Amino acid sequence: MAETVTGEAPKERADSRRKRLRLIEAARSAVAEHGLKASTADITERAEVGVGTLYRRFGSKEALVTDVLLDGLAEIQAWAEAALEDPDPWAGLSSFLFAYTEAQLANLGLAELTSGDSHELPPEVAERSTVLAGAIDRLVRRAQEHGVLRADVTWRDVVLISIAPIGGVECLGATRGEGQWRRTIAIALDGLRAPAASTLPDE
Amino acid sequence: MAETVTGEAPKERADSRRKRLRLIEAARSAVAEHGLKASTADITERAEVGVGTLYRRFGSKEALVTDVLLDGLAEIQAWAEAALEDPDPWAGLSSFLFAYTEAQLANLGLAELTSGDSHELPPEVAERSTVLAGAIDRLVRRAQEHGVLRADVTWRDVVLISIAPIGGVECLGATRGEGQWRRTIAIALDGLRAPAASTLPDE
DNA sequence: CAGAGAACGGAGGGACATCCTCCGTTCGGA
DNA sequence: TCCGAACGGAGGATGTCCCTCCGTTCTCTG
Repeated sequence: MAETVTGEAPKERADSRRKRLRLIEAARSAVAEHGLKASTADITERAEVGVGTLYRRFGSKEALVTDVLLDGLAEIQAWAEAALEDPDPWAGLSSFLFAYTEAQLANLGLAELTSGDSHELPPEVAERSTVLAGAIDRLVRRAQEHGVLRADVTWRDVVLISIAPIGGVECLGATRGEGQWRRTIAIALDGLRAPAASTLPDE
Repeated sequence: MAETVTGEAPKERADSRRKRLRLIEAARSAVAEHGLKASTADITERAEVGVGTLYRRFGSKEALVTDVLLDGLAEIQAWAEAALEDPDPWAGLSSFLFAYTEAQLANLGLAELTSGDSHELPPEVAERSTVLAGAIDRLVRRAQEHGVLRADVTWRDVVLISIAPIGGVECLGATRGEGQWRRTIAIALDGLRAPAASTLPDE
């Protein structure tokens, strides 16, 4: 057999690789649309693959979904770090906030992750979330040190604002406009600008 | 028999009345906690009543839940009208916003109703929602006419802000503080004050 | 090109969850 | 005391979802 001394991975068959990639992409879109509770049937149908294939490759639905979440988190982490490089601290913070919210609108799973809707998260996902929180904290502090962001807000306030327009598609029966969420963020950003017009209550 | 000429309701038996009231109260708390998908088991257990009793009295789970929702909406409607009587238009709007948000935090069913999470609502509930939207619209316009609220916002912006802190109990893994939601609303209110610091994007 | 075995598909087992009906039992009120 | 209204909750019907199993198909190698 190919039991070489190096013990390398035994080379993936071409069809196998194709379906593995299709599964990951399918899981991404299923989680984006239905959140962390996306079903195996939903994923395998999008991938045009049998359920068996999913379990042979990933062992469980959760393992596959975790992969997808980590990918999404990594992308947002990259945005946050890029925003920290922006010479204008206010522009960095506000553009990150728009991007983060838009990402959550496009990906329900990410939104559930951020808001803690799903009560049990894989430890690795929880850990990467904490790292992201740290980056957002740095964005906030930098803006405050430059005097462009009111001094009494925390990174938690910013995260909470980012998820503000998520969830639901209407408001009191009226259809929500396509750009409605940008207005909410814009209003909140005006409220975040220094100097503060009022004092915030305690957390 | 008690078949009187007046044909009045045949007088409710004492135990029957007691359990009916218990069911309504139980449904209120079940819907508050679990939203519109609160189960019959959840309701009947809280009421310490058999499922049969629920169906004998209300015909279906939906009828009972609808009753509860209409009650909740009526209460909020009353707050909105009281806010319209406030001599200070800004105080009226902002106090209503805090109260509305707090009500949704305390009652998940109401929050789902507002955000349109539940795709099928009984027509009567939808109708009362529209009436509430009208009252909020009047609150907004009055504040704008007095020049205390930026001119480019609509009642939809206000409703969307009211549901902003709903959903989820954390942010990126950190436990959300008890008063966190008040901060979000306070920030948004600062952003709503006239004069506007920026121009809002289109809806 | 043919054969070995890796990879595949999807029916179906098993484990819930949920709504509502049905009927033997209990209890209030005259 | 006794009748019928009201009760409780087991269970039928339906649906959902995760994952396993095994006969079938396809890839790669010699």
